[in-house]
Order: sequence, then C-alpha cells, then structure tokens
Amino acid sequence: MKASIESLVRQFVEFSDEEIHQVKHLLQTRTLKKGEFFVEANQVADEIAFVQKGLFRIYYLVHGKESTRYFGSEASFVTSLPSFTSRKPSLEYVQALEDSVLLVLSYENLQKMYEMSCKWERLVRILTERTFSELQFRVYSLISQSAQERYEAFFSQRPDLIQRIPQYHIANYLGISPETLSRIRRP
Amino acid sequence: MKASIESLVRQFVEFSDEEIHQVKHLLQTRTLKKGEFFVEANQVADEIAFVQKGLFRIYYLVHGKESTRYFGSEASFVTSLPSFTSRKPSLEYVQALEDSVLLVLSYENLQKMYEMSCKWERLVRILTERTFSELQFRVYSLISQSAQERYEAFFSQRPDLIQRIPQYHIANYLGISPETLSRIRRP
DNA sequence: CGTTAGTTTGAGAGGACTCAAAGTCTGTGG
DNA sequence: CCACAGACTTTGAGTCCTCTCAAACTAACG
Repeated sequence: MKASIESLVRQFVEFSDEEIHQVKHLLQTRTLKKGEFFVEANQVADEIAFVQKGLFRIYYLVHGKESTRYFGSEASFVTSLPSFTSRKPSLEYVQALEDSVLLVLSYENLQKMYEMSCKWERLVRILTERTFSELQFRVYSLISQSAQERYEAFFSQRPDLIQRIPQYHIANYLGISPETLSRIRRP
Repeated sequence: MKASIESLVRQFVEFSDEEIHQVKHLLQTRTLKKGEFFVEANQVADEIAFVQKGLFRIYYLVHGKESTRYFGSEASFVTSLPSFTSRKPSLEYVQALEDSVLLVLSYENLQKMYEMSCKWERLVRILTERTFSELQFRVYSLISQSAQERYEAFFSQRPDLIQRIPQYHIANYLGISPETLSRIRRP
C-alpha cells in the first residue's frame, strides 16, 4: 500500500501496522491512459479505486447527452457507487482525463476486509458520509445559484482543476453550456 | 423499537433479537407539530431521527432564500448529516411539514451502538450508501433536465408527496419558481 | 366570514440555450 | 521546423425558457 492512501486511511480510523499489512496485497496497481475507462456503463462496477496520480471524471449518458457528476483527482476514490454497492449494471462511466495510476480494490476483496476487521466497515462509513456531505452542497448549489455563482464557487474551491480540465467538461459539471461558461469567464 | 424501523433495519443486516433488544431503550419517541423544527441552523445536530409518521423537509437558508434538499416521510431518516457526522453547527433546518412522530437517536447513543456491535456500523454504511446513490441521481437531474422533466420525474417517483406538500416547496426542491411550476402543471 | 396562506395568471425582462462560424491551441507527420 | 488536423474556445445572433413583479384568485382556518 502506498503512503498516500495509508495516511488518508489512518486519518479517519486508527489501524495497527498489522491490520494495514494484512490488506496490502488486496490492492492492485493499475495504469490507465488518457481517455480510457475505469468503469463503463451497462457493466457492473466490480472495483473501486484510489487515484494515486491523474484525473477522472464520472459521467452519465442519456439520449446521447453527457452529464458530469464528479471529478476525481489525486487522493480521491472513484467508481460508480450505485453499481459497486448494489451489484447492478452501472449507468455511469468513469473515464481518465489524464494518464493515471490507480490503486484498485475489488468488491470481493472489500468484503474480505469487512470480515477481517470492523474498522474497515467504519472507514467506509466515514468516507461515504463525507462524500455525501459534499454532494449535498452540490445540490444546494444547483438549486439556488446562477451559472455565474456556481462557476465562481467551483473556481474558488478547486482552482487546480480549472487548469487541468477542458472547459466544456467543467461547463457540463456546472450544468451550463460551454458557450455560457466562456461568456462568464470573459469579463 | 417500533415494528417499522425494526423491519427496515433487518432488511439490510441480520440482527439477533438480543442485539435489537439491547438498543431499544436508546431510541426515544418524540412528537413535533407542523412547523416545528427537529434541527435548526447554527446548532449542532445532536440527533438523527426515523420518521414514524409525518413529513419533514430539510432546507438551507442563504441570503434569506430557502433551498429544499430533501423531503423525508414515513420510514425515512432525517437530520443534517454534515452536522451530525462532523459535530459542527448545522447550515440546514429540518422542519416538520405535518404533525409528526419520530424515533430519535442521539449521536452519543449511536456511538454506543457502534461499540456494541459492528453490525450497526455496517447498517449505517449501507443506509448512507443508498442515500448517496439517490442524491447522485438528483444531481444528474438538476444538471441535465429541464424544469418540466424534473417535475415529471418527481411526480412519477413520489406521487404521494405531490398531495402532501405545498407546491411552492416542491418548486423550490426542483430548483424552479412557484409560478413556473404552476405553469408546468397547467396543460 | 374575514384573514392568511398558497396558487394562478399576465406581462415584461433577462439569463441561458442553440446553431453557426471564426479563432486558438496542440500535437503529429512530413 | 513548419504545416495541418483535430480538439477546444470564443463570438455573434436569435430564440426560448424561466424569472420577477404584480394582481387576481382560491382554499384553509380560526
């Protein structure tokens, strides 16, 4: 297990070196090139991944139109959570926006971890709660803010991503057209 | 513990009668009248509740403008999750839209449950994962659908709520003005 | 039965969209 | 090292959706 994920994990739950050691071999390193998919729609997401390097977007495709739900960069987890947790085919795609390196954990191995120690259960609970809270503010933002306000909020919260992600993806994430985003940025 | 919550809980994790019995006294019944608050902004949400009867809305107030994030009716859980889990003051209000009956669990007692059995940890993990997945589709809906499409989706998913909730709250939940909702419903 | 809360209707303004075309940037191959 | 193709962004024009404000209406409640 790489240092980055280990320190993240230890930030939320106290693990002994032994407990950490036991699960190291369950993680598998994988590299994906820009444009490749970690999860594709209509398939069950059998794995969850920690982003060690690179950048992903999670999106939904309906009537040929994409909707981006999330950008996951270093130290984020990516998968289609509804699919991963329910074992049903995914409606979402998880795609690399840059050449990326992942630490991959299969559903099966995660269940093993849950059996090994309750602490893993706790860790996932805590991580899910935190992600939920973030998503919740995204809902408020979409309900109550104008396109411009949403962009400004995004800009101030994740300035790094503005550099790394094509504008039309950001526009899509914010629920606006690329043209509108371009106009917002102009003045 | 009332039958409704017991069967919900058992639907996700297997508990012995003993385990269920142990936690019954940690739950407290509370009634709230229409308009009263279960959680108020600027206070830490110390409790989470299972709605036994009644209806709640969770909303956010910024610049005097409300944004409704969630409607919780029978068999739902309500609280300000970010506040409850982080122990920080809530930004949200949780308000009864009808005279309601809750089963209330304090943060403290929930921690006790986590210590008693790992299964409670698992239950909360699973419930949070499910709620997350719902919220996620709400984000997609807000990003990609028109006001009319959002209303139609809401209407087909929760027809019961349309009857019980004032239209202006539904409009707010959908991120549109009450006038627009009225016009959408007209034809 | 009057008062308040909520809904509908109308008119006008404005934000955001679409479609189309012109720029700009970037990486690749000659 | 330059030229070009493809990917992305910007600009323009016109349209439409949704908003706001205001007023009339309706339902609910004491």
